[in-house]
Amino acid sequence: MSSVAPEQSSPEIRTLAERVFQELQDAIVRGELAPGSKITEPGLSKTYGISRGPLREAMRRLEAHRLIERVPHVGARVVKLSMKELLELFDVREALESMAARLAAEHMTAEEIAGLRDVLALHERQADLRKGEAYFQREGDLDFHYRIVQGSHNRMLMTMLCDDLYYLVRLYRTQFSASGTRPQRAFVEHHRIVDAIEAGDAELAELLMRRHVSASRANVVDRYAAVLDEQQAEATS
Amino acid sequence: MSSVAPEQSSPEIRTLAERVFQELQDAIVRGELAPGSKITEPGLSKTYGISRGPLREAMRRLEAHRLIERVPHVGARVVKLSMKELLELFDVREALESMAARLAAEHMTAEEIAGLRDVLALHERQADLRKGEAYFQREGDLDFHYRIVQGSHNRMLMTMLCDDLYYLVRLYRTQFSASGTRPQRAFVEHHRIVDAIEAGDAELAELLMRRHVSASRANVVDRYAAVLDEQQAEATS
DNA sequence: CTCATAATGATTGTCGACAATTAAGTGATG
DNA sequence: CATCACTTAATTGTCGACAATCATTATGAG
Repeated sequence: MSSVAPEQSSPEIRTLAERVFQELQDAIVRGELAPGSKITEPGLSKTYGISRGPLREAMRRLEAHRLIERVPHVGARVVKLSMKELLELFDVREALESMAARLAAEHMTAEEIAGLRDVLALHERQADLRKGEAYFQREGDLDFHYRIVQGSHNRMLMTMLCDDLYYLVRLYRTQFSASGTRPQRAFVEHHRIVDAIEAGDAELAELLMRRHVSASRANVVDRYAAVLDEQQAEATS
Repeated sequence: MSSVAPEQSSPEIRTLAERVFQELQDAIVRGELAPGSKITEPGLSKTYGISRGPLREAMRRLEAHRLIERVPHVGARVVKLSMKELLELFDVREALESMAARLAAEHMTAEEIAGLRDVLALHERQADLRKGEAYFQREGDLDFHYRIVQGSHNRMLMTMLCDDLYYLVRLYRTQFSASGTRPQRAFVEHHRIVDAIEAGDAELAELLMRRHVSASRANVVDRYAAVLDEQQAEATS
């Protein structure tokens, strides 16, 4: 029962639309449904063994969460994040998460801070084991951010980040196969953010989180540029 | 053809679900559907003359936009913003709109800035006419913010603010019957923000927008406290 | 008279079928 | 040979009906 991802365990999956929504959400985020691939209602209706009614409601929710794109009378496709949209996502994250860190520094309880420290300790162990390569920046990183957002005690912020944006972040990580990078630096940044929160220094926590997300964005840009250069070199040779 | 609110004129209302979604959205924001009132599917199905299928899809979209709250097997109610949720909304706006102002300072075109100045000029005339009482802080204010968000050239930010949060802002204004207040000061702040954007000073634009939203929030808190005092005085007398 | 329980009514969830629209495939024609 | 129009197939949009669940009321026991 580690503290990986939200999932909210199983609050209530009492409706078919809810169940298939979550399953589709997972399938998309995990890449089982290829980005850009067309989603056909009769097809999903068959595979999930449900009628088109609940399915369409689930798809409407997926559309609202930006995981699929629909065109009236044409159909729906799994989103395919472009670099431009990914950078947009980072800008939004920077704005919202820095605010979350600020509010967390003001409102987080002692228990929540202790839990946050536990997460960091867990990451530290995993970083030792796996040379800071794989796991850390994937789910573990989101777990860290997730808890800070929770600590903001702002429900609107929580739903926006945890229910919407973080799924897009996961989707990006599968689409760009961007496994964890710059783990050591990020790890240090995480520690400093928690320190600021624990000290109740809202402004510092906000600033550090802002830099943290911004650095993550810059890192993505660098890696992308490197990939582009590589491809160009191959094409030239 | 003034530049009041988005509405996007009528991009495509080719589907019933889309049409009833917009109508319901308007009805809720305008207060025609009382906050907290229960929404019954057969009822709306009758009034709008459509089947429950498209209606349910429209309701799912309204739920995603936080305009109604649904409980499985129970029903849906029009949201009733509490003071706590309103303040949460302001915090989110402060984060997103300050980011929007920053991006607008970096990416806004000359034409967009000119349009923004036109909006300010329009407000100035209206403020002269109506002693800065009514119209300014209502739709006009949102129009100003709307254009800045557009100027950010960040589609994700645009949909989040214009398609989601601004409807909640309108809803709040009808629910709390909070017609425009502190118009002169807000007007000056608007001007300074545009100046910063035109100068390409991203940091300043961000800071000013942040203060602007924050001041608006503080103003709401003050007014609310005043109303509470008033009510308490009445109860005591 | 109060509280717990059961029956009833209504509303939500789900399904299958029909109509409308779009995309693709086919053939004819310049 | 390319292009255009038409036919056709499939998918989406919409509808009405049935089943499951919940709120309310009525009823009976304590």
